[in-house]
Amino acid sequence: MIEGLERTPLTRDFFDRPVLDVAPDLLGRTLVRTTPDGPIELRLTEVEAYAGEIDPGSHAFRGRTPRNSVMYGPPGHAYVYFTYGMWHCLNLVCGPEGEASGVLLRAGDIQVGADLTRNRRISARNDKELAKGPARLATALDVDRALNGTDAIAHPGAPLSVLHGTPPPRDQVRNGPRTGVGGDGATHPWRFWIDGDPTVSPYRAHVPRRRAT
DNA sequence: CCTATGATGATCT
DNA sequence: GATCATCATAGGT
Repeated sequence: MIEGLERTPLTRDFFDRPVLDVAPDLLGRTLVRTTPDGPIELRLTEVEAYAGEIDPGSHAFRGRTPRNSVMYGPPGHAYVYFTYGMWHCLNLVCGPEGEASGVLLRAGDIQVGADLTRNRRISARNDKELAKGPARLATALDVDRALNGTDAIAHPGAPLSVLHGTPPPRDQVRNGPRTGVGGDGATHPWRFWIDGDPTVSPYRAHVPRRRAT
């Protein structure tokens, strides 16, 4: 490993590849979130791939809408959506412009700026829980829809950037079904994580909610 | 450890 | 009106 490579930003070309190549390759990378109070840095430990309009689990499955329009844009940009009335989730657009693929950032290990996250993550019982789950990750990093469409291949000090980091050995990368995805999308083993990492979120199968009476 | 359920509102049909 | 790429909490084992 070349000295200093860890803090080199990833390039646009890194994201302009098939999403199933990019997703596992994001593990171990460093996501830098620059806030007014200072930088927060997180080592990615769990992601999920969403493969554009061909993927029943993807927000783009039924075509372009106002919400998912960022997914149709250039790779390397942030797609942030609001869900369950309370939470935000952060994705990075992958593949060529117009394909609408992306990677959901599901969990990570906060290595810099943990103190800046704790007032938003009161319920975390230890630092491994600060970003253990996609909405927890977004909350810890103070990510909301104001960052939707932000270029994550930007200059240092921009709101979001992704550095080369220290990827794990390939034999430590595992994959399986995506969490919370039902229907035909549930069969695709497009969740990727670092084996044994304590910041990886527990798997939850999709559960259809019964409607209120 | 586990499972069940309420919270809460944007989005799409 | 139904669904939702979730989380925190309560209570049982």
